[in-house]
Amino acid sequence: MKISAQEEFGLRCLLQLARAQATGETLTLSQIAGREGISVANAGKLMWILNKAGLVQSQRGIKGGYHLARPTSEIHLNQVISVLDGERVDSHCKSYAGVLDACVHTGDCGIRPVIVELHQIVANALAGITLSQLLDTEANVDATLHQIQITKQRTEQRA
Amino acid sequence: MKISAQEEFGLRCLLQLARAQATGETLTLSQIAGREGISVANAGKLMWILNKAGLVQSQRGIKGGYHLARPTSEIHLNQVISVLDGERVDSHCKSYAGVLDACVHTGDCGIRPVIVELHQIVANALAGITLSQLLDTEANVDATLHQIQITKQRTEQRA
DNA sequence: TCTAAACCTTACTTTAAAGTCAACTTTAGT
DNA sequence: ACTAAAGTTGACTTTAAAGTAAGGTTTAGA
Repeated sequence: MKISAQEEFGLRCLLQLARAQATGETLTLSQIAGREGISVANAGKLMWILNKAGLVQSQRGIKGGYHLARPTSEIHLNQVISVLDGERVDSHCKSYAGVLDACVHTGDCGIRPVIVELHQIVANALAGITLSQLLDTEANVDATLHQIQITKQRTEQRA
Repeated sequence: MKISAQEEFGLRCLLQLARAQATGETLTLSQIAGREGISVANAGKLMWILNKAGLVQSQRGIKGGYHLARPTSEIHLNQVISVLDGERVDSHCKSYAGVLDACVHTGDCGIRPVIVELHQIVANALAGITLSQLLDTEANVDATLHQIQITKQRTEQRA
């Protein structure tokens, strides 16, 4: 229940494109990779996943590059996160019959609905945040950090 | 951003103890492992982590076993989840200076507050659920599955 | 006080995810 | 058409998480 490296870098790449989009420019793989400090190969893999999911669009050839497929206000975090960890195997089902449908969709084991519900809660929380909101957050780091401290204290009191 | 195998089985073990607690009994490692279909060694490791975190208490010796340290209504999911994946390394910081404090607490890189905020959102969502609520869910599987379908549709519309 | 049941702990093995590399395909410009 | 820049794809290597095993420590009861 943590954000993986792949999820984080994918999100970072999207934010790069979002900033570029403001001035109407596209970014090449080398530009994206260079700014994030990751290899071009790794950035290419991430962008391929995001492209396949319809979040970004690419232009091949000598004047090519990547740009967002939609405005930042229409990209919700649950889409980004679910795409980026979509390849991972479901841990619970692996230890059971091995057939995903056998327990996710029929609920034939007692705990499965609980796990599904937890994932649903997280997805709903993430669905409430858009890329444009994140950009605002980033532009106002100090205020956000302060807000996080308050939220943290509340959570600890609650706990 | 998924529940790992360790998190899931740890949660399952707690639910076992919660059910046992209703009748006042404690469970041995073999009982827990047997009911969950995992090895005694693995169950022992999980219970050791939960014990260290103060979520369960153990009694050694020939009449020993495990029981919950608190009532089910006082155990919130964010505690359980954070303890069970607490050992994992933070992916982002690994790729930077390598010192955790350098970016989590000072916010000296632009994206870090965003990631911290995402984790906080998830933690808050999980903090709103207790073990006793999960037990209710489990006891009413069909209704929950139906509810999940509705929530899912709403999320997709939103997306 | 001796023993067996049961928990505690560390080290090792296995397995899956993350990241890298290299060859291929496409496209804009000359 | 040719070429060089840029995206696409699949195979390979590395690394960290998950699971296993074995020995140690504690405790209740005979």
